[in-house]
Amino acid sequence: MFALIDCNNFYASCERVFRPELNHQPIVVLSNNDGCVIARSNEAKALGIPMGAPAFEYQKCFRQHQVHVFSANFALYGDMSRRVMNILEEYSPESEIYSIDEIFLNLSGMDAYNLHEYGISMREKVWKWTGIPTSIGIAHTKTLAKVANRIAKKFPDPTKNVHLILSNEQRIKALKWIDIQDIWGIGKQHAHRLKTIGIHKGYDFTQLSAEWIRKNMGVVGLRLQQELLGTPTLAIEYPKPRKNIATTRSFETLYTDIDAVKERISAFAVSCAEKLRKQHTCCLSITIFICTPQHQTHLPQYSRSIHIKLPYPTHSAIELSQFATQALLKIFKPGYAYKKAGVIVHNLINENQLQKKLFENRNEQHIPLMQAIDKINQMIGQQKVRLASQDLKQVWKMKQEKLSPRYTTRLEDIITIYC
DNA sequence: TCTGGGGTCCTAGGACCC
DNA sequence: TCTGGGGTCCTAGGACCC
Repeated sequence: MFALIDCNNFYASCERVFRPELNHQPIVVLSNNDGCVIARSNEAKALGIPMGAPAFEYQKCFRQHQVHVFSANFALYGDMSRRVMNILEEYSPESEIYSIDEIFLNLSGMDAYNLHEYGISMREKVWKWTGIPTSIGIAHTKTLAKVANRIAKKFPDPTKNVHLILSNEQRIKALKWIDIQDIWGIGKQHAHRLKTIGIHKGYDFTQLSAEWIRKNMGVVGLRLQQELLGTPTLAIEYPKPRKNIATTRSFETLYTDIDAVKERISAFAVSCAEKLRKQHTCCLSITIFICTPQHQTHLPQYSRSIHIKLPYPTHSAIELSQFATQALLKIFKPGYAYKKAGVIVHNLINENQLQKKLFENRNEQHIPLMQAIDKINQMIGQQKVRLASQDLKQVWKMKQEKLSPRYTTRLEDIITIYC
């Protein structure tokens, strides 16, 4: 038995916790650079603002309906998420944090409990302790728990935001209700293909032949069908070290100068190196990419990436920055206006598993140096110690015009209460 | 004239998720 | 003027092995 607890409109709800006057008001949260809408309160959804809407196209709508607009405040959302998850993990010996706002709990063996009541108590505690509203789905498989969660969110009234799919009748009723594209694991492509052969609801999908699914959707599709039929094929998963780590950003303006792009690539490589050290891994290869703005079709378009194998595994910011900027020289073409770039590291291995001879070419002094840098930056603030190839004058700045305070992670931003 | 039958590893691309 | 930033897994095909 699985429960899926999902925070309602998570980013918007986080902003609301510290601004209760915004309850029942439309709220949207924008992506980095204030580019597009990545979260909406129910009121904003009701205004017809779609997910991913470009902010500039909706300025008029925002003004007209007095929508409260926020720049993404990931420091706040990450910390609020940690608080919510800490509470929910107490409700089961086995859990899986699936995303920043979702957690699966294994409820096997808890049949003695009234699971509906159990879910309501979780919801109430999270609400009371953090101010974040949640919805809860409970069923025999993770995919059905996802379906149940959707029902809980859609029909808060009878369900009290907690819905269970236990009997076969409940399962069939739920699957006859849910649209095929809303099922976890069915994306745009598969939904389109399924609709062309007359499959519109979750239930229709469970009636398809295994041969058809295997042929058109692979083993993933077969597993999904089993899940919807009530046979679990997905278990609770434990956190594993990442297999790839990326740092990519859009620029606030267009860059034509190679030095400006070089500085960004260097900074992204430093960021990847930091993330590598945090999970105690080194990378063996690196990809960098640059591209011009895809939406501005009147500009000359150019987009390229390059993948290089490193001569030895590393998590040194100095080395990764050098490899990344060397790679940039191979793909950078003058005469284009660049909008976005990124660094991705792959083939990650544990830092303790390095073979001795692999160290031959690398500078061993980087290891204590990086440790010292990490320590200083942790003590006195991120990015206080940087490479000379990074933006020392701090020219680069992300567009974040509507950033809320970091209420829970910065002493200066803690709210003041007058009594 | 006629040329087997297994494997593994790597990569790019496609699908999906939040 | 202006459109985010992360991840995962699977598959097919090519290169290589004996």
